[in-house]
Amino acid sequence: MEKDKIDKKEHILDVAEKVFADLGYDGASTRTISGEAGVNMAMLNYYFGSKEGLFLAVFERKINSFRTLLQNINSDGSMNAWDKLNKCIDNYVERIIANNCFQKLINREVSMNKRGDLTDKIIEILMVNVYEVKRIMEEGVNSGLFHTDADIALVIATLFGTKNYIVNMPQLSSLILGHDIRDEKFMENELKPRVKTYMKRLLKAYLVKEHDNSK
Amino acid sequence: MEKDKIDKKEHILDVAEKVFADLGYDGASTRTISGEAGVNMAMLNYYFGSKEGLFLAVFERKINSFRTLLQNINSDGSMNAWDKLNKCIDNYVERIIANNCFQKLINREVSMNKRGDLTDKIIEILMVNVYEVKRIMEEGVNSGLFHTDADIALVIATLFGTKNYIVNMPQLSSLILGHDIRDEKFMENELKPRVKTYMKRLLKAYLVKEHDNSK
DNA sequence: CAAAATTAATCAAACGATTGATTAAGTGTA
DNA sequence: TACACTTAATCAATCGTTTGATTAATTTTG
Repeated sequence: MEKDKIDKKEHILDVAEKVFADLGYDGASTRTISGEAGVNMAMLNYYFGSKEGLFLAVFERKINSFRTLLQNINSDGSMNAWDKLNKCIDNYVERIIANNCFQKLINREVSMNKRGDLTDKIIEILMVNVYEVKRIMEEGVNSGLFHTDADIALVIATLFGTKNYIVNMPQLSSLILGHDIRDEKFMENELKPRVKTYMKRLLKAYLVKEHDNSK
Repeated sequence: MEKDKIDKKEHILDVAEKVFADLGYDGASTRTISGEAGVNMAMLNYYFGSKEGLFLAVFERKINSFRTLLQNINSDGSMNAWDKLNKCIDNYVERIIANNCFQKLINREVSMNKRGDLTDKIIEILMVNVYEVKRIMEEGVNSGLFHTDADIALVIATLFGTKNYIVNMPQLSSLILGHDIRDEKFMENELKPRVKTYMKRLLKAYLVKEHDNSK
């Protein structure tokens, strides 16, 4: 049936996304993926042509869901730069820290030196998000809300880098935080609000010109 | 001769470090490493027991040099917590941003979920360094220099995460910064001092209780 | 000191296991 | 029948590792 066919492909992509994220491109064998998905190994090649084709299918499926996230925030004229940045932080913590296995996948493949064609595609898509955040901060500087000598480029590195650190190194950040961050309950009730509060305070202390420094 | 023997092992470690960094643990085959190093394949097992042993040898060689550095800073009684943190930042920027291929290697392997024994060892060694930084910041809080409600765990995530972001995603951070960060000259003359200044201002604004907020 | 015995270092070859991919023989549906 | 789907079996290639033999260096022995 047509619907089952689509569901099966989607299921394979779901599993492949997780296995690729856990084991990396080289570490994830086609047998592991097909086994985990409960399908015959040859199905991967039948549907996606090759292992690389499967990887690209996993990647491209995610593209659209990430693209519109920030653009909605940025086009809202009723908020100033700081409020927009706050909303960015909230959205990133909520959506990306929670569903992290794809982010790990991306970061790992980008950090490789020798996979050119694939890396370029990923970079291009990541830059869309980066550029939206950059626009917000430039707006903050131009409107006089943020310090003019603020290093916007490095603030971006901090914003995404802090998030990546927590997401990409869960064992390490679990030790630092004193809890297993893969515990759904802890992440939802404690980690998420904690990261939101922290990021806002950190960026506010550095970026915003006049703010209450007592608390 | 004794000296040649040591030099050969060091040479293998040098080559292995680069190959691992470029291709990842799974991507780097023992044949590639031994071929690149100009030694027989069996020498890797002879010297290091296994591929994993070689990887750990590469890893520990790098991490030990930085551990002693951190401990020296930490045990220096003539500096307060903020000065120590400044020295940490300087050293991190100087030593880790410069020699970055190893950092990429580490982050890529740690972000994998399913390689228990190897990952655990890496985590264990990394935690030693993290703990030293944590000690410094706790000292800052206890001495009344830092805000008591500062989220130390997440500051660590920011410190290491910002650095990792720049190092691990050079294509992306190059676009953000407007220069190719792999350009040795730009990195030495502009990026390094810029990151140092930024990290100090960022952490000072967030951590230190009373500071000149005008500049 | 010199011959013998021991150890360390190095090599080509091959090991069994696993990789991604393909084949040919089916299955069920329309 | 014709078609999309699914399977087990199999492919050559590559993986990390081990082997047995050979050479170089060191130590022991007479």
